[in-house]
Amino acid sequence: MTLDPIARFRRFSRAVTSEVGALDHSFLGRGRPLGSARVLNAIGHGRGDIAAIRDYLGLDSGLMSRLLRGLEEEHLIETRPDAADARRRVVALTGKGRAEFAAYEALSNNRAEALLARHPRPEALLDAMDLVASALGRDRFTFETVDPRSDAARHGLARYYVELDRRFDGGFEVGRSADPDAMDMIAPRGSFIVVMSDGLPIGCVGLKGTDKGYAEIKRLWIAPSARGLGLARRLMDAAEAAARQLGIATLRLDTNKALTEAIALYRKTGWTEIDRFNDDPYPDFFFEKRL
Amino acid sequence: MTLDPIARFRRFSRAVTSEVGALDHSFLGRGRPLGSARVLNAIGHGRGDIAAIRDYLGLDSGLMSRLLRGLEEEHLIETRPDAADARRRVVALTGKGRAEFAAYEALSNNRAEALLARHPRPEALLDAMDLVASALGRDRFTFETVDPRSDAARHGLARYYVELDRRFDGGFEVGRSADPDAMDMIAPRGSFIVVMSDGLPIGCVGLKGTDKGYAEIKRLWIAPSARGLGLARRLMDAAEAAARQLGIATLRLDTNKALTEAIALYRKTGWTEIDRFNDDPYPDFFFEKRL
DNA sequence: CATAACACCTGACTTTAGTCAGATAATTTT
DNA sequence: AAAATTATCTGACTAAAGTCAGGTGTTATG
Repeated sequence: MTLDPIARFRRFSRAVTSEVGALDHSFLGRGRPLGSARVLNAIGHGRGDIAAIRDYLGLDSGLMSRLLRGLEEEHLIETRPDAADARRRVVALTGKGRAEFAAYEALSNNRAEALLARHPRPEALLDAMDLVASALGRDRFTFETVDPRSDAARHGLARYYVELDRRFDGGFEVGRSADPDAMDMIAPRGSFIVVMSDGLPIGCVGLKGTDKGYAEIKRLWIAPSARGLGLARRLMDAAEAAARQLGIATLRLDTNKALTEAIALYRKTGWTEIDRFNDDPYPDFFFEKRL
Repeated sequence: MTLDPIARFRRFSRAVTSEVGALDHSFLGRGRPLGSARVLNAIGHGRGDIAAIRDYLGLDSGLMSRLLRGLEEEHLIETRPDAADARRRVVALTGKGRAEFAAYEALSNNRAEALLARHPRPEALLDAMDLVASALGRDRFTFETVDPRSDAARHGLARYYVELDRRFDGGFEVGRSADPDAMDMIAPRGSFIVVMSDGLPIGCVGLKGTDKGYAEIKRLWIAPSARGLGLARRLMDAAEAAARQLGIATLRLDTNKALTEAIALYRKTGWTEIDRFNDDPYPDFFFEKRL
């Protein structure tokens, strides 16, 4: 009988292998070998640096060259030397190439759409997929400083507010709290950092500058699918590093009693509890850390 | 920004593609081309019919033949004509082949184990994987009549009891209920049917024969990862078909008020509510259906 | 019982993927 | 300014995968 964890894992593995295989096969339907199709798709997804594509697809430089020549002969791509370093070449899609790329995208998208559409609980399926993708891709998280008004940041914040509303006694309305001004979370006053996993923002934290001799940590959030991976701590480290670089010596934060994991993290990482320092209605705990 | 459902799906797809690719690559470490390794693994997993392997792996018959010859030359497999139809050949691992297969299995298992071990919530990860695997494999569910004492059946029943205990007011103890005798759920008195998805039992139902002029439907269960796919209904249909074949004309069942989806299903599929017909402490509703 | 259908095999290919040793030209280092 | 390093390309390979047209022996069918 095959019910132990490893058997379940491998059942999953078989299921996705055949799904992946089927997609590869459908890609061949456009009459181009898979290698060329993969290069075309890498270029279409914005990888313009030949070395980056080679690295991403794990190709030999000779093979890569030949695949590029093939795509060039089909008039799907154009290469030219890099302006900054003429040894390198950059590559971009032609109009014809963009059309071909769009056709490949449509194949992938249709597959995804069909599978989601026929599932009774697409949200649950997507949550499961996020969890698996974060688990498989955990070596590939990137920390990026972004504008708090960017899409990635807004996505994180929106999820964060939803979660607060769910967890706080009596819910949470962002309007009743002191919503930080975006300019306070952009250098040189502050910073806003997101963790990305292959294009999906799965966590964020804000460093909000004030004129009171300290900066505040705000909006620490990790997607449910990525919890327990130590990302919150790494985000906090990144925020502290940003603060040091901006010459900020003292950090403060406030938090609600419902956010127990966060409170435990603060206590473990050198924060000390202090008296209430604002009149925001939501927080129950107040912390300070000197850098 | 890439946050719509399709983008999330495709992020998942990329993550598992690179995982699958990495596993393929590790398979090459044993010095055998991937094609041969895949055939060897298919045989090791019990596929002894050449046509079945060819079909499963999508191989041309010529290519398949050559791969088999190669494995035969390595003394990993043995083929002989099928006793029933001498055109067909059946294939089996030799002792050396079993050792080699075990080595491949270890590669897969170690990979699975390592990934599960470093995850903070392996149970949540496995649940997510089950959900995804059921969604991807939904064309490949099989309904099998099994002995209620088999591993597959016992797995389903164990999960069923856990769920009842969670959902019933005051919990559920199997000992307090009239646990059906296994012989009553085996032909010719009754039947026990499981839904399998690629080796994993994800649902079950029992048809329990009695000496009172009717048979009872018992233990209808669907794994959380496979709900909403219409499997409960298909299981009930299968149970009814089994009853007809056994010459049973009347079916009864009892159920608890907490199992709302089941009750809705019974009402929708021709069952009529009747008076209590037993003194089991758990059920609140009683149904009958004439075939 | 002839013939069609079937399962598998063999030989003769082609295509794709991948490797490796230079060649070329640009950039960095000493 | 010479030497070393780097990024890409070309040519000459090999291995693997996949295709296709027969061929052999077996089984099903009219």
